[in-house]
Amino acid sequence: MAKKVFLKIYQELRERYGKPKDQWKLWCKRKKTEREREWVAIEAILTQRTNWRNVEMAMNNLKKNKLDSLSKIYQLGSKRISGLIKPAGFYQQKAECLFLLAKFIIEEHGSLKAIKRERKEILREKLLRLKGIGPETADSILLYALDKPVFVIDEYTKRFVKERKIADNFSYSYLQNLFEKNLKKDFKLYQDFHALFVIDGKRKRQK
DNA sequence: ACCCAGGTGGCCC
DNA sequence: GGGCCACATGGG
Repeated sequence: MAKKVFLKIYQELRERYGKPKDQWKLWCKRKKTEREREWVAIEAILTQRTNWRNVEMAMNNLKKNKLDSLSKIYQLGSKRISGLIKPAGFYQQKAECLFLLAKFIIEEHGSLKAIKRERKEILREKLLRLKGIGPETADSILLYALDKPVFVIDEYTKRFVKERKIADNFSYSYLQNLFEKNLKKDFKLYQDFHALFVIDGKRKRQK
């Protein structure tokens, strides 16, 4: 599979949909504030196997109660946030996961800003050790909250790869490696590309 | 009353 | 390495 093919797919989706909009405006924003990076990390957990509408309801509950920061979540613990994030589903395990992430970041590094200096390979391994964070969530945090050039693989990406017969192996690590090998290591490209896969997949589903 | 949504972990073989 | 299941809510 030639490298050109991958860039071509990006350009095709980019032409069809333009710059990622709506929910992706924040995730694909170029220069995020510290607060916005924390929101993205929190949303990355809330969105697991859940409709975005439900994520927004849960996130708004956190914001209204001023519990939309890692330091607050760390301070107050999972029990105080689980009720607020109910709309996102799987709320007990997600509350625990949010607390574990906040605890990890604050105890080991102090802040998201500090963690950004770590190498992505080390960071990924540490994130994967947290209960509730698997490959897709870890990579979403690395790519969208920390601007690390890590390609995120999700259901929509797999479906796209199957439909277009881009590969015959659909395991996470194989596909991630395939995209990273055939694209420039550019977090901005990876952010928009993955967003467009989701936008494209959702549009197809509506029909 | 179904079916689905940016997954993950535990258990089994 | 993969197959199956629990985890939970809101919208079509």
